[in-house]
Amino acid sequence: MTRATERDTQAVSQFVERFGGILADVGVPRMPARILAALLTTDSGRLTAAEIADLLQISPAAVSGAVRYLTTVQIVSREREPGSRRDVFRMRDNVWYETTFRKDQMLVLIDEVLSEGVDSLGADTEAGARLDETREFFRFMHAEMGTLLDRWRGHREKWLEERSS
Amino acid sequence: MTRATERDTQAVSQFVERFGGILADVGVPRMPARILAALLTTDSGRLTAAEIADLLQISPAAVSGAVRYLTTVQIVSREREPGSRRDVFRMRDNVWYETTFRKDQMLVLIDEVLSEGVDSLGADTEAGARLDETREFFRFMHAEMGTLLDRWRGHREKWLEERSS
DNA sequence: CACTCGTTTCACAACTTCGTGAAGCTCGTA
DNA sequence: TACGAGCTTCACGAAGTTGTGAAACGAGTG
Repeated sequence: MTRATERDTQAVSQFVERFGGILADVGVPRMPARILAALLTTDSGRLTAAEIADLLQISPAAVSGAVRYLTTVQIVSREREPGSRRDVFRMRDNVWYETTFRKDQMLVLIDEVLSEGVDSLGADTEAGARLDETREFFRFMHAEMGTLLDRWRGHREKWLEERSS
Repeated sequence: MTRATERDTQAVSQFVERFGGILADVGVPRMPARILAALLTTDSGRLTAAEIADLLQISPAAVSGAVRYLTTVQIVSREREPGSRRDVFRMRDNVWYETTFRKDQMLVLIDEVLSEGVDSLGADTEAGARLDETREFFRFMHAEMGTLLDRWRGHREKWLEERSS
């Protein structure tokens, strides 16, 4: 038997609710957030729809809607064992947190709207110059995000080695 | 007369609504978002409460609530000209966008909750190790945020020079 | 081909958020 | 001290979200 059965289910459940709550505060819809938190607490990173419904005390409908969200944002993938009708959801290997920081599409949109603003106000006005600088900030951040994630992966390698030693 | 009167007010208003909408999507409450956008379009970076109410077609009550939000998050400051009862709100010099990226308090909270999770599950379990790595990610990002903003300020200096030349 | 398990869809209800109107409060002015 | 301009507070109502139950759907199985 794995250590799983020994776990303090109360403490784990509390973690799920707390962490799910934080993610919800950050903007992740509540049910997807709770499901993600629940998946994090499993050794396998996998849960069936029924297990999710049971763990979180929510309806199958809620599970359906939430996992649809999680799959479209590429945080979990849906699997199905041959010969079974049960869906199994798996966290895509430990990259979900990177998704948290990726706001690419949003940054592009911001750039566009700010550019409109600069045009409308005129780049030679105080206000136009301010928007121009703001746009430059988001462009800078957009560019840095990529290298930042690269650096994280490097850091992660070293960190994993140190931990295993 | 400044160029302000020549401005295409329709286009400016459209910018305010669009950009305010984006900020709202990112999590900024709607009214504060619109007010911030409106302030951005002014050369002085200042607006009176009455001007805000008029520009955005909102009630004084809405202005009151929204500016309270903006002042508590340090994005605008309240001023009052001696001998007047009108409040004037000013954007704190072009650092508002940095605030957008500062999630310090949230990152600390995440660290705490993840630490609880690691303890509950045991660092020697698969799930515990996963949470441990997640925690390391947020710690890394937390640390990088500071240096990232420093680099932005450096970039900003150069950029401002180039633009003025 | 009918049966059944599991998932999805849909309309509704509960909850939450948010802006308004109106009354209240504060402070400068006469 | 009384007045009034302007900001704030508060309770209500409108609007949007979100999870539920029930029914529909689809895919294996006997």
